[in-house]
Amino acid sequence: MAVNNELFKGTLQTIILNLLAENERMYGYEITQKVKTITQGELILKEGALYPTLHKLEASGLLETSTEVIENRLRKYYSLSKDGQKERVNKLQEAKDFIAHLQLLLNLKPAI
Amino acid sequence: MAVNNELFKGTLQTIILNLLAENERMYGYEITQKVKTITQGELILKEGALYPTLHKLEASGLLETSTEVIENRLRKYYSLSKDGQKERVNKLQEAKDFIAHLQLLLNLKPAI
DNA sequence: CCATATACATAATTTCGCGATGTATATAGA
DNA sequence: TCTATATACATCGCGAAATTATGTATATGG
Repeated sequence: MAVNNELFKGTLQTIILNLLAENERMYGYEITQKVKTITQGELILKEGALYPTLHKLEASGLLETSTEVIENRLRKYYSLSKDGQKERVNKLQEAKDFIAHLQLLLNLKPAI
Repeated sequence: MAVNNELFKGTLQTIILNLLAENERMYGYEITQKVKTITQGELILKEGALYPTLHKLEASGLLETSTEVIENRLRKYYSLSKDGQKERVNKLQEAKDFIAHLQLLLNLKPAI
């Protein structure tokens, strides 16, 4: 997923769910561009990672889709389902805990 | 590696190199206990993850080993090589960048 | 006597993202 | 005109990483 970074494994679902919580509905290509913009080009979300993950989240009932044709091109819009909204909250908390633990283990924060 | 958390994938090498930077020399079992203590039991470092990673780091020349028999049990102590010390700095910076990007993507920090 | 702790190790399996590839339209530049 | 790039979707094979399970062995507490 990243330019030179294996670390994002496992965080992609969380990132997608969170972007969709903030943006109501987005299509795949838009998500890749959003990630690029937010990280100032540091992170490139690859299609080979994105689309399978979107399909998986949809199959799990966390995402809903609607397809439109815009300027002669297909767009598949994704948005959070009710379950997706709940799962987003869970995964966000997990990510917070993960960051906190990692900072502890790497001694990046002073002891409490 | 974790109790209920897929997120730590890719961070294990960084965690090990960093613990060894702080503790001079450690043996495998000691590392599992240290991780458990630091995270207050939240993170359980499994042997199936730890030992292959230690062997890999040693094979890459990042770790050096010395084996001792203590109380009739084998202990294999690991310490950072010169290359390991350098790589630890690199990986720590990568982890910092990773955390910063993740916080940006998850909107966990106010915009600058 | 047996579970748990200490201490190492490996094999099979699963999961996840990467890289490559494929289809298709629109546009900018040489 | 041709070609590269951007937009927009999708899938397959591969490799890396951790999990689960299993194995060996000693020491200790109940």
